[in-house]
Amino acid sequence: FSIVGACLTLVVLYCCSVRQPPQKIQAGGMRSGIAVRHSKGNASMVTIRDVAKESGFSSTTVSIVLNDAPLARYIPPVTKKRIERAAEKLGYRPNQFARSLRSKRSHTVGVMVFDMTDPYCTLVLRGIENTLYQASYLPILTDVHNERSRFERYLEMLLDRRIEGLVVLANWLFLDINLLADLEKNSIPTSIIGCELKGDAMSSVIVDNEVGGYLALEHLHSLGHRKIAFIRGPKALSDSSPRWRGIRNCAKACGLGIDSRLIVDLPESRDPLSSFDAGQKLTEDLIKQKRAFTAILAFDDMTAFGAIRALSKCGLRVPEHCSVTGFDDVAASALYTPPLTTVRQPMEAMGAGAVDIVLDGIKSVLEKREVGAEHRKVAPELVVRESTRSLL
Amino acid sequence: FSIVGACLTLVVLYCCSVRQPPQKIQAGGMRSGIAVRHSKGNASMVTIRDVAKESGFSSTTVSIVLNDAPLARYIPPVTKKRIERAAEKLGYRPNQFARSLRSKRSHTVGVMVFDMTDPYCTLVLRGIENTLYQASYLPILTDVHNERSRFERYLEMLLDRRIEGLVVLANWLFLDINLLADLEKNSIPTSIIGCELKGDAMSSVIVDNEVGGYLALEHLHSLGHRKIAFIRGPKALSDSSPRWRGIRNCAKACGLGIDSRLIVDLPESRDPLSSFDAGQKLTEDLIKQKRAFTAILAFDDMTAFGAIRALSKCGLRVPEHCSVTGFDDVAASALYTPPLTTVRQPMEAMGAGAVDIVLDGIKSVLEKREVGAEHRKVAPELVVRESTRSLL
DNA sequence: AAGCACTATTCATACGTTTTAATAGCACCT
DNA sequence: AGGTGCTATTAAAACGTATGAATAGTGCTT
Repeated sequence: FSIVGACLTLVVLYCCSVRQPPQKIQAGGMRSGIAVRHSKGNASMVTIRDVAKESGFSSTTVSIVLNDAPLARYIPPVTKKRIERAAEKLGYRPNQFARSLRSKRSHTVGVMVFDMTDPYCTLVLRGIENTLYQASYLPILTDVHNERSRFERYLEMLLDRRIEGLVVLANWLFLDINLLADLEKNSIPTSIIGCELKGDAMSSVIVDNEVGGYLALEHLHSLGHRKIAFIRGPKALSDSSPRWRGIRNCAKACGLGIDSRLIVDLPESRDPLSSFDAGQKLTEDLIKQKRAFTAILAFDDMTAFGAIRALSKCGLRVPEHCSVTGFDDVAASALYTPPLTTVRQPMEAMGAGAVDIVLDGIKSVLEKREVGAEHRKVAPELVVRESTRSLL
Repeated sequence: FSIVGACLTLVVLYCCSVRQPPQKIQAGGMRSGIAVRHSKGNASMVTIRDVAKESGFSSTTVSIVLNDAPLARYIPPVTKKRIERAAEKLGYRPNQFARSLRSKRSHTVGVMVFDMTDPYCTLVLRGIENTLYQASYLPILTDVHNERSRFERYLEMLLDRRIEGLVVLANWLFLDINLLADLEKNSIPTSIIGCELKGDAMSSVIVDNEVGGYLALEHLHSLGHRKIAFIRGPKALSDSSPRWRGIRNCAKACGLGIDSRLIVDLPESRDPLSSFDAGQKLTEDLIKQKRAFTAILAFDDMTAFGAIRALSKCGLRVPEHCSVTGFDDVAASALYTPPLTTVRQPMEAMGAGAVDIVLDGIKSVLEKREVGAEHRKVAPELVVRESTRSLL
């Protein structure tokens, strides 16, 4: 805990980091413990020329060696060793500004989410972050708050920063996003999560909502439920209609009739958490309406939580008196009481997939290959917990 | 929906953005709609020299005008107008790499979180993002996963990017973070959220855990609870002990005896979600133990959810048979059934505050003033919902 | 008539890299 | 003896900006 102790820790830390960077070493040696301490005060001002001087070679050679550029083939191991040693001794760290200016690469990817407070985001972001990390890219995070002006300004800022790729998390999206496509298709690989997209303007990663809807209803039906209430998503959300289509398909396949008086719709709201309130309100309405039902198929998990709350307030227990299913498998779903039966979107994988696509795109651009958009539709998974119960 | 339509949208978009950037214009005109369309294919390659040529002035003058540098005082409005018009016409956007290389500023702040999946993060991040946005800074987000190697490597990457400030979100922290202090105090303003810190190495923003603990117990006591079970936080977490201290203080003040057999501790785990499982397990143990209690004061909301789950499984209703309080006021708490009574941390404000401190620090550094660390301890707020009930 | 202060503008350089093209030595072939 | 191909190294030119020092011109003072 002493200061001396802390310094020691520090030295050890950097020594370790020399030998285990997950990916390839970016260029140049790491700062040695000593260099770090010396560099206090005036930020590391040691340039490639200092390394050149120290090692006795030209800065060109240093650059070639430290970057392991093609020409490095011709450079004898002795020279390499000397240069590397010099770099390490001085604690040389290449200046990323200069590097980027020259190479026109930022090693940065923009991440644009439309509303961070949507619990859906968390795991997707984790997937994005993790995949970028593996590839030694850094994410710039922007939260658009579902506001057009923010969207526009952030987009400009990201472009100014010369992001090499863009990942858009657009699950709860109330903006016309098409302009993104026209704007940057040719230059910046973009993939968008949670919003169905055709054409080769940009790539997309979405869950198969139709299958998801099908799974949910199939589950309820298999438990013996026949009078089922449906809370559909807002029209403006691209998820809503395919999910409903899946439900209708399943109903048809099962020979199940859908009572139109048991169908209600979430209002169009920019706030993802609003679906909780709306779910509660709509469920109360359904109950008041006195039209019997034994299960509720909710648009998403938030809605389901709202429904459960409403039922509970009316003295109805879940799942004893009424089953409820959600959609997404947000973190809270597993923690809820009762734990929620839901249709899981593989969120972390989706985030990772979107980044994979973007990274591929970057590589393509670099090699001047033509880059076509990719559209992934990933399979959802039914997660049966305790908010649903068999009537049989 | 046609292509022409889309292009029009685009033009309109940029025209709008010309006149309403939230802050000051960064330098140079915005791209005009036309320029955008022309720049397709070869990324905007219009330099300051092009603007110079177009306007008939030297690039120096252009730079001075567009940056509104001190020397701009001497430049007549006519000249300014001409230059601005030229910049706009060409759709000039200054190259940030070159700018940063020259000015040594990145206009970027590092954000380091120790575990994104902690629901605590969401709102704090929102606060951080929003405040940075107001100041035209962009955040680089890194998630350390509570792993030392990641922490080290990300720190290196951030330093390489010459972040101007660093915000650390360390609420669920199992790493020795002291090295941060030694390392970068002199160069990069840093503030850390959720981890108490003395000294002027770096700034900190934390909730007043002691007050929070006091509030929670006071609430239960005021409802008439006397036999209260306590689930304390893990020792390794800096929140745990002050929170407990507040509880003991309150007990003393109320003349309430604490039954040591009703005190249990969360295990030391790197995973913030583990407190749910542990909360559940410990509560089951308490129940089996057959020692009567009418309320549980849980370390945090996750723990409280676990406790509620356990009670519910044993057929005990909350709050009818047992009251439960949490801590944090995570988003899910309001959505839970029953909605959770808890002690709220003003998370968004804390994120904003941390950024304020860092931005101040940056300004200080720029003006070569000495920058001292600031330690903010913000007041928590009791949020009474329906997981607690009066015994009276 | 020189000196000064202010206005208006520009030249030239530095920021720290990466990369192209060039130099030069050597060996091998014909 | 000249040509070719390989190895080892480097000089010099970008990349696009910001800025300190310099250049002139103007009007005002002394």
